[in-house]
Amino acid sequence: MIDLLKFYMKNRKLFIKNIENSNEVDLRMCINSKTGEILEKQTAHYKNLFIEITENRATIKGSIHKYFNIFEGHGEQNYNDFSFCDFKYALNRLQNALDINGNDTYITNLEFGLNIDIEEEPQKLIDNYILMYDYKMPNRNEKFYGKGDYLEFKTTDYSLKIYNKSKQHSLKNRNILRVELKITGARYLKKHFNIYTVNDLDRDRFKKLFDKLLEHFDKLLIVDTLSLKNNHRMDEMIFFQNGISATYWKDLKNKVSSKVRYRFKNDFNNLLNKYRLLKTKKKLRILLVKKYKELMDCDCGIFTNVA
DNA sequence: GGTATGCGGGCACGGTTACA
DNA sequence: TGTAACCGTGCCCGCATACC
Repeated sequence: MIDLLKFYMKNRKLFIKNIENSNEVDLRMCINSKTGEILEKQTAHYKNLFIEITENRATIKGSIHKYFNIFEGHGEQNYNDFSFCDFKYALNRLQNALDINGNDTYITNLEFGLNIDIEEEPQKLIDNYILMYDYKMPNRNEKFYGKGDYLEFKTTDYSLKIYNKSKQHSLKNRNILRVELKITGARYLKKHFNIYTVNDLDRDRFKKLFDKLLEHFDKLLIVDTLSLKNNHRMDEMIFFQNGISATYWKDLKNKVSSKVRYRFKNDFNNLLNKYRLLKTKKKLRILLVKKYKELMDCDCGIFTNVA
């Protein structure tokens, strides 16, 4: 679930002192290669996490999921299941290792996502049937030279990302689709989830994050087919072709009133329901809910500070 | 110095509803 | 299909701060 986490320490000096005394981290100075001047900036790698100390900030950034997998002996990957308790355990371990007081942190970036095993090839879905978010095309649609299938729908404070997790990790005989909400604005974390520090990442916040992920997922246009069969009415066939066209939606935005657009939207969705063209989307939604429940169904009472 | 990032206020816009 | 009104969302903009 929570994968990437980026946060800084409110008490920068204390954190530096703590990691300087730690056996876990080698803090490295940065030197200007031309002048030999020692810069204020210092960096360190701790497992897969990156620590950066600048003049005013001490920041930790990286995948907490991979961090967990490294010390559990599963390798540096994040395609397996990562339960709520695994997360709490990993965070607890990180805090102990680097002597981090949770209340002393401030989260600026967070990624919340789920990996679901699906029947079909994720590439087929991504390339053909996941068409739009909020009736807009993806901002990023990448292939990574054949090593991935990746869609990102970006807004100011967050992105909805959908990609082929099995291909990213070259997993044969697995069809893993990842659906992820990437939050890049701290104000979004505050406003929608009341998340400020790592101590806030409790069950209640996970539920809120998941609900928001579903809310954004619901705004995706995922259809089962790209054409209505010939036995359908001609007017409906044309209507359907318009509805799955991002250009058509863009035109609607520019040319007609919000009222007309609103009605088109309702009619289009009624058409999708009438011909049961949302089976794939419904299936994916069920899998997301199922996976979320599985990952939350754990008892982490042995840790302290766990909600 | 320039650029990137973070932040919050203000406001335009879109979604929605009621009514015509 | 149009008008009006309400409300929430998201985006722009200006400012501050961080970083290079």
